[in-house]
Amino acid sequence: MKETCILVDGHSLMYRAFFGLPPMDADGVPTNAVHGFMSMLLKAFEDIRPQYCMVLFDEHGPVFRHDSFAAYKEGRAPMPEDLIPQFDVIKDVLNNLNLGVMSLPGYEADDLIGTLSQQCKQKGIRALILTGDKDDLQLVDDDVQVLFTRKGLSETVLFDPAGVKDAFGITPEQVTDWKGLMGDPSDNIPGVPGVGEKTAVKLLQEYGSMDKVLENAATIKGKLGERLREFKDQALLSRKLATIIRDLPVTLSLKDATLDKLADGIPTMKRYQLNSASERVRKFAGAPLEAVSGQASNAPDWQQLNTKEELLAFLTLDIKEPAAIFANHEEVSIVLPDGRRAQVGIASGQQSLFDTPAGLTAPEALRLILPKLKGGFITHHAKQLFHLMNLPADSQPNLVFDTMVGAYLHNPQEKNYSLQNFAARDAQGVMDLYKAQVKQLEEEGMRRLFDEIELPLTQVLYDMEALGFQVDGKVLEKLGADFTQQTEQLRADIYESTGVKGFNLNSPQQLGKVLFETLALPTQRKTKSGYSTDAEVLEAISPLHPAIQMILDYRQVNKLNSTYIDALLRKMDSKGRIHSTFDQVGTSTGRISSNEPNLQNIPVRTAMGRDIRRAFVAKPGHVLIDGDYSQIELRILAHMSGDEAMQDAFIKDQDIHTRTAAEINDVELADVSPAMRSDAKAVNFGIVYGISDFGLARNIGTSRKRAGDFISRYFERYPGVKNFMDSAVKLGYEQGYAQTLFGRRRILNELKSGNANTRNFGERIAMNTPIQGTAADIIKAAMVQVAQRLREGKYEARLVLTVHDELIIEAPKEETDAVRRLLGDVMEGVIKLSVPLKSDIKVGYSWYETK
DNA sequence: TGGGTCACG
DNA sequence: ACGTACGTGACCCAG
Repeated sequence: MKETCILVDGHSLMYRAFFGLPPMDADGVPTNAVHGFMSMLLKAFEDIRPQYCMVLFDEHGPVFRHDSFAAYKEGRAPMPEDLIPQFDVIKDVLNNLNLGVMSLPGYEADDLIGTLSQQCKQKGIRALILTGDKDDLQLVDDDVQVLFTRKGLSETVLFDPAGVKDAFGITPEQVTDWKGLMGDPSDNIPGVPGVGEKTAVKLLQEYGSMDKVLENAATIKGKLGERLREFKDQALLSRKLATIIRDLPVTLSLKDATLDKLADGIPTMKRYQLNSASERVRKFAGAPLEAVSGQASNAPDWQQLNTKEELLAFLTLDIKEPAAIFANHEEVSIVLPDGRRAQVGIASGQQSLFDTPAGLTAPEALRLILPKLKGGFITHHAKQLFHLMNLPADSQPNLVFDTMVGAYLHNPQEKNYSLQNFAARDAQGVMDLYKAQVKQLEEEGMRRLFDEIELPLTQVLYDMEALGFQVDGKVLEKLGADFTQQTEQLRADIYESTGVKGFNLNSPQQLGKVLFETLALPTQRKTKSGYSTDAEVLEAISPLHPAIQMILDYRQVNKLNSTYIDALLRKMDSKGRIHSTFDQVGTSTGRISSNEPNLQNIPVRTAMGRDIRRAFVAKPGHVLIDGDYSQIELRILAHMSGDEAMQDAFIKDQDIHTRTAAEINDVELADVSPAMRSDAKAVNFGIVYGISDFGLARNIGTSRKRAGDFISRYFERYPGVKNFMDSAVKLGYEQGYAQTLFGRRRILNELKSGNANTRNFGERIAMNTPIQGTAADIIKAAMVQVAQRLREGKYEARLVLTVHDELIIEAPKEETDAVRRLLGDVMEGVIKLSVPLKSDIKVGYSWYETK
């Protein structure tokens, strides 16, 4: 029995795999093609049981195989962005599996395959070409076969010479003639226009070869003959393009292509979370489970450092490039730029059987490590690391990359960005991700967004979290007592008024029964689980029963009490400050969110709720300085759309809603009534959200038709806006993502849905995201600049909160005037648009007073 | 855990 | 034909 060598067309298989699997990624680095590639490769291993395997890749370089190569290359569609970084990943995996990997500058994978298949033949070895490209069929003979992957990734067909004839009606020797005649658009081979697969086969069956066909072209009748005569040269060139080279200056080295040491690659595969594939490798290689727990063979082992001295010794060399850190309460690991790596023995801080002898705690270790890293450090979720080590606010550690934020920029819609999802939970995993993400951010045009905004923002957010917002607990308690008293009174009154005692007012289900069954009030809407009882429904029926208004009031007061008073009192630290967490990777649009507690939804719209803001204060001797962007989203719309009328409104500093009302009602500014302005305001909001007549009608309580009229008049008066919205949607379909002014992206999978609702939703996102996301870019840039200028100006004042279009600073009284100016200057000057940015700055002792 | 509701931009 | 404004987080109930 002959030995077998599998020759893999890496380029072709990666493409097949990429389009055959849905997107997947390892902390932001796409990996679907790697998964698919490994699955196809392992299927071949399991089916064929080869002795050798080499994987060949294209490598574009200065040596061109044909004079026309430049043109040829140019005409081909560019590689999908998400596929590019996966080539480095697959090569890393294959190298660690100890398989042969080869490429040659200026040549494509199939030229290497052509060459190596001939060398296999000479050595008496069967060559089996694994590919998804029909071109390779020209290489088939008695010793060379093609294992062709079908559409589905797991299906393959084996071609020998007879198989080629059966399937395509031609011999392997005729394949280049065949392709020369019919062309191949995917390879940018022109062929003869009008000659397709069927015609080409017929011609070759009749005349035997392309040369014979062309010789006899004069005798071929009709359009076909004409074309063959006219495009003779193009046919010959096409054949040349389709002909695989078989004599490149490379040598097959079988000993570097054996399958004997596959198991070495398992740790690497695990690092890329190729879990099922790594299990298949383990089984195929017959490796025991324990054998795979070690590290990849080409990386040095982890050094175990158990004492401060050992740690410092490890860190003594000059470290001038970024090092990777991974830390949690149980472990700290570090990879230096020279590749050396170490794990630090961590003590839990409490006496425990699991304590490493003489171990450091994680914060102790980190406080020793960070200052030594002169080239800065990279980590995954730096803000959490800073909290873990209790870093004081304003420390300015030398953070140079955060792989969690990198993953977020690549795709802001992941549910969770924890490292264990895809990459190894150690510093090596961080280092690997870092390298891949730097390239990727570059390719995706988000390098500046990352370097100049998101990365420095991480520090700003950490400082805000560490500093906290001063709260006056007495104010909260007093309000709480008041709210509780009102709640109890309302509850009693409601029981009395409805005649139903003791039902749970907080249960929409029980409340629905009382209102719509016991009291038989008219139902409005239904929800999945019963009657809808939301505020809109209750308002509609409030004239019908005196209990309804009381229920609305109860809901309001109870909400204030449970969500704001109680929760905030629980969150105060010993100094009365509240430390929210700002989530930098939580929203699809680029906004920051706030949680535990959420300080971005403190009430302001009702008088009762607004009182809560009296409890948000500046510490003694300080004031709050609150800057608020005025109409930032509509200003961004005016800029991005280039609409002249809307720009004119902002340049003249007109009230935009009044101007809009004047436009759509065709009246003078002075003649705009409050009702007209209010409707126009709703339309302006609707535009930003990706308007529909239905949504607008519901919001302003009018007919769908009238709402539709508003919208068409709006677009007549602001044609630039109409055009912008249309192109936002078009761009969404073409690119697959929406983009902000600063290059931030949001992937729009909704636009690929077969469901019209989902697609409409996607179109609204395509319209809204550039606007909302650009506003987020701008305020983030302002935050970074404010923080920097406060530090540089040696001010004591510090940012304490951001609420989407608002920044709040706590400042010593003496700094009030200077910081007030600074904040306004930065907010309005952080970027120059075609319309001015405007901010309103207010000063007060409490957040209430700044409104 | 998911849905309903409601606080904010 | 078919359901609808964009983006969040917290609380409570029901199962």
